Amino acid sequence: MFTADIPLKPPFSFERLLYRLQTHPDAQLRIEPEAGRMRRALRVGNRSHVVTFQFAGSTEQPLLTVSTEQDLTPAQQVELQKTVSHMVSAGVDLQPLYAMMEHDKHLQPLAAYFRGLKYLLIPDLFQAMIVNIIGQQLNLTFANTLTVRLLQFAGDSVTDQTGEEYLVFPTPEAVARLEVEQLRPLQFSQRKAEYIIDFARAVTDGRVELERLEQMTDEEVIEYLLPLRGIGRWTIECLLMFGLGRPDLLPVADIGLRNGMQLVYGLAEKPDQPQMLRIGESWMPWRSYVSLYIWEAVGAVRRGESAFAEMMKQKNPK
DNA sequence: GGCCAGGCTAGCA
DNA sequence: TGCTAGCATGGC
Repeated sequence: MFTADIPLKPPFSFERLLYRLQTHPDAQLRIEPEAGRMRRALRVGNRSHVVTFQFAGSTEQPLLTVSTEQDLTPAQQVELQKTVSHMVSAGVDLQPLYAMMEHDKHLQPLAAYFRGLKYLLIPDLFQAMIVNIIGQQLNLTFANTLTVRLLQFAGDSVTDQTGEEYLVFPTPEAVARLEVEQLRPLQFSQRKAEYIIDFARAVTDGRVELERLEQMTDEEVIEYLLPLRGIGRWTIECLLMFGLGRPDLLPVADIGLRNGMQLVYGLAEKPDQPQMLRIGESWMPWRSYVSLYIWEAVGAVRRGESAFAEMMKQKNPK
């Protein structure tokens, strides 16, 4: 058994994170909202452990404790704490973001309503990339279905002491061994299957070194990965946002963000890419986070959250 | 039934 | 260099 407190820079809202996870289901995550808890298998050292994230306190005074059933070596303890801190964006200080959003009347209601929402990052860059490739041009529900099928088909699992099974994302080696014909029955398109397997092979044969990405700037990462077939700018921007936690990406090709900007800024028509870049200029250096809040605004409207609709109406009377 | 999904490639001017 | 049809299938 290992337990540690993870320092969180407030504000941090576990409640807002849960709302987001409702519309972005993660087959690897088991969430117990009432208990303020979630569990997931994480690779520590060379094996996967079931890790418990226990949240407590409040948005302004958040507490997070992580624990594992098994003992960990001191080196593994450090590794786990680092991974978890990164995953929950623990060190990100949102105050400058809110100070900036305060100057934009269209963003004010978002800052108020989603206060404390941060990214829950995907700790494994290989997984982050595969998930983004799967998500290209598909609705989120179906994209998640495909991800679950890949997990079950090629992935692994670990079982905790209570007998609960936790899915582990397949390694690059496991995906590299697959053939396109094996993914087609899972309802992957021919191309998507090719892209995914090709990327896994690029990782296993060393053409792509994911460990190097951490040290690169956003633009360097984009230049590095763009030549790979099936991987466009949007996919890499999402890798930077959801995998590496970079704070200043604006994926202008993203249809959801496009719809969201129209909604939040009350535009008569969907903005084109130059217009999106223009509006997004004032969000720097927080464009990833404003994008997140705009995606969530779309989600809140879709879920019919009347409190959010009211807040939007008050701030932006027609 | 038709249009849209948190895109990308290949092929053609 | 720039444009766009085609992809592949679910969701609403």
